[in-house]
Amino acid sequence: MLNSENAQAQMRKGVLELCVLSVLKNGDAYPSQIIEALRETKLVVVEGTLYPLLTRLKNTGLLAYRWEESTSGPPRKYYRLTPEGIKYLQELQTAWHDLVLTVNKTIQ
Amino acid sequence: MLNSENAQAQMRKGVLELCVLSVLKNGDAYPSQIIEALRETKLVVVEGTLYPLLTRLKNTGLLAYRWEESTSGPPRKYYRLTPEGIKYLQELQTAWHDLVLTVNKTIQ
DNA sequence: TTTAGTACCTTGCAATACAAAGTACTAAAA
DNA sequence: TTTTAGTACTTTGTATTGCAAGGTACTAAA
Repeated sequence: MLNSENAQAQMRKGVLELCVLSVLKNGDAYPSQIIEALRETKLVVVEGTLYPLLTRLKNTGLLAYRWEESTSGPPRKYYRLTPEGIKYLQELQTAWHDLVLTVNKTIQ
Repeated sequence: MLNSENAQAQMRKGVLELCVLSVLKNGDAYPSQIIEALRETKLVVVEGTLYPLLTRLKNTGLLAYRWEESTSGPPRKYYRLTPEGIKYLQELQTAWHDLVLTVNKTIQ
């Protein structure tokens, strides 16, 4: 713990949902694609985190999905934002900006 | 879940440690004082969250405390940053700024 | 028919935020 | 002097959720 190697990992908790929904705002994507998109922005997510998260978001009506064939492997599950998901994403973005302001005020 | 009232609460997870240490950077404080200081910046923390967190930080050597008498109730446990805590706080601040950049890039 | 690549999914564990309830001290009111 | 209110520290039980690890299954090429 004296070593804060995982500090960013700890703080990342709670913003994953926001980031996943944001990726989908740019177009439908299947899980491996989402992981790759987030990795490119330095936000590492692993399968064991993403799959349960996507299932939760689907079960609450924020996401939907369709299956699509692939010529290079098993079928892919393309997720998309529902209208509720879009609305929720906007709220998350607001909450994120508020949090940044609050934390920055606290830490000076 | 469609209602994102608790969105900020969710995202706040993981930054509490940073904020608590930041409050102590401005001077020793006892738990109730820390809660009040964070409430002023709109970051609500409850006792059941703060006390275990302070104990964790003390057990890893980032915080220390002393007891001090009070004329208006039970004695107060004043926490202070240790040298290791100061160093760790700096690392957390860096991690926080990195996270903000990363998330803002992801959400555009 | 085996191997490599891609992709989805589940299980078990650990961390931790929180509600709620409990303990205990001081001071003032009844 | 007993009760009540205010302050403050602490613990317990629950729910969430991030992750490592392992598993299933499809395609295509060796």
